[in-house]
Amino acid sequence: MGISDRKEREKEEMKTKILEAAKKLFLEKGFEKTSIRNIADLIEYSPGTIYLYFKDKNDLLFHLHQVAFQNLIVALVSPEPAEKAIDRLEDMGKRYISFAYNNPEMYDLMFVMEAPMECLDGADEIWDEGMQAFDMLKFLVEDCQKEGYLGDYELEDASLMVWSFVHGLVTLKCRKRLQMFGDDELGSLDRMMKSYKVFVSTLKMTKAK
Amino acid sequence: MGISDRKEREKEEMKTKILEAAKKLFLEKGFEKTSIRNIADLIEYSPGTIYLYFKDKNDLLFHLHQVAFQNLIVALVSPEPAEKAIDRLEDMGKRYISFAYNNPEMYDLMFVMEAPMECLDGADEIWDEGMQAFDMLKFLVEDCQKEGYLGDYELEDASLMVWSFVHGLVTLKCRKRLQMFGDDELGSLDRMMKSYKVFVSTLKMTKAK
DNA sequence: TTGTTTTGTGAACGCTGTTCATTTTATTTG
DNA sequence: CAAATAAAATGAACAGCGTTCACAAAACAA
Repeated sequence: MGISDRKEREKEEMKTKILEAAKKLFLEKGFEKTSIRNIADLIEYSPGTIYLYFKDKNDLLFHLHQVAFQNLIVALVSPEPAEKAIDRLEDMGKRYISFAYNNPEMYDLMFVMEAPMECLDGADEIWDEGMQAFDMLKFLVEDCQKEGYLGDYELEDASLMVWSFVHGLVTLKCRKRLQMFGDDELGSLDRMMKSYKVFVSTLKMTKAK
Repeated sequence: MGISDRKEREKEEMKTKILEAAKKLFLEKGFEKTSIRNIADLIEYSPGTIYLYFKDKNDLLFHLHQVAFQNLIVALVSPEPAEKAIDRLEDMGKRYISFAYNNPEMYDLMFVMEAPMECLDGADEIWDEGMQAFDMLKFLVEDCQKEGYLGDYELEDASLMVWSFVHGLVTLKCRKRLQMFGDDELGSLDRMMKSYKVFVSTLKMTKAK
């Protein structure tokens, strides 16, 4: 049955067509300010059509969610990793912060927005990509521990500690709470990096002798 | 002129009446899902009336913002502070996490939501309360440094480092990203606390001899 | 070509934030 | 006290939203 194959393919093409338009508009105007009608206009279909391919507006976010994580994972790996694990960890943190800084809307979608989390039915696979990214951190933290850093805490707890810090830092930035300090754009980036330096230095002091 | 005094007072009463209704509904249903009409219904006024006292929906948030910070500041001070600064810092972090855990919507309003930040006109005073809370942290970090902890980094950088961590931790929780680990409610609280323990232990290892 | 299934449409529903001419209420003046 | 003025509250109206669904068009099967 070649025809049903083609139909399947066309359906998939339509889905990605919608998703691409949605992504474009979400990144341009933000999620809340992008309407289904805007998306429909962009791909030159009627609003109702979108509901033939996606359950609702949140479902669109949910599907973008997955590709965003794949992008993050790619962004996190270094082309020329350092020898020492602690240096690789430092590099990974910098990459994480850069990713969030350069893709704030995507970061928001992945780690801050509530909407995509409300699709609880497909709960099985939601976290696959997220876990993969977290595992990257875990392996690195494990290597750091082998090098004598970060004590002998449980791997997941120590990893969550690292993640929480970088997440907190970029979230304060993305959600404009660093404006409190009155820096300009470059200033607040500098502030982030200085705070990150403090964190890394602190980690490095955990080296057991 | 006693009459204009009363008028002033009545105006203020009306404002707080609206704000209390708004707070109640925001905490119950969330900001997005609370409409101006809902608020108007609750206080038994027409929707238009609210616009006589507040510029728009965001303006309501902005005013709630201020009282939320006052609540946080109260929640952060310990009735019986420990002797050593590092212990007081540990306690304050716990209090911060507890506040966010017990008042997630308020925490959201203060540190995560974008809407209240969009009132840029009154930019002078927005940060007053926020800065006051951050100053509390700064003083504590300063004391810790005097005790030999946390190196000799700039006060603000080291303080931001601490803040970023606790903020990141509670934000991951509030925005449901800790569900990734599949814990139940108590489990995720435990996870947070274990991660916090790792952080505090790490800080304590920074003690210079 | 006819009948059937799939795909797309767009009007309609009930909601939203916000505005504004109108009415009601309160205060001041004659 | 009554008339005139000022203040406060109203609620219909506007343009937009997410979502649904009876209907029309297109694609396929017989």
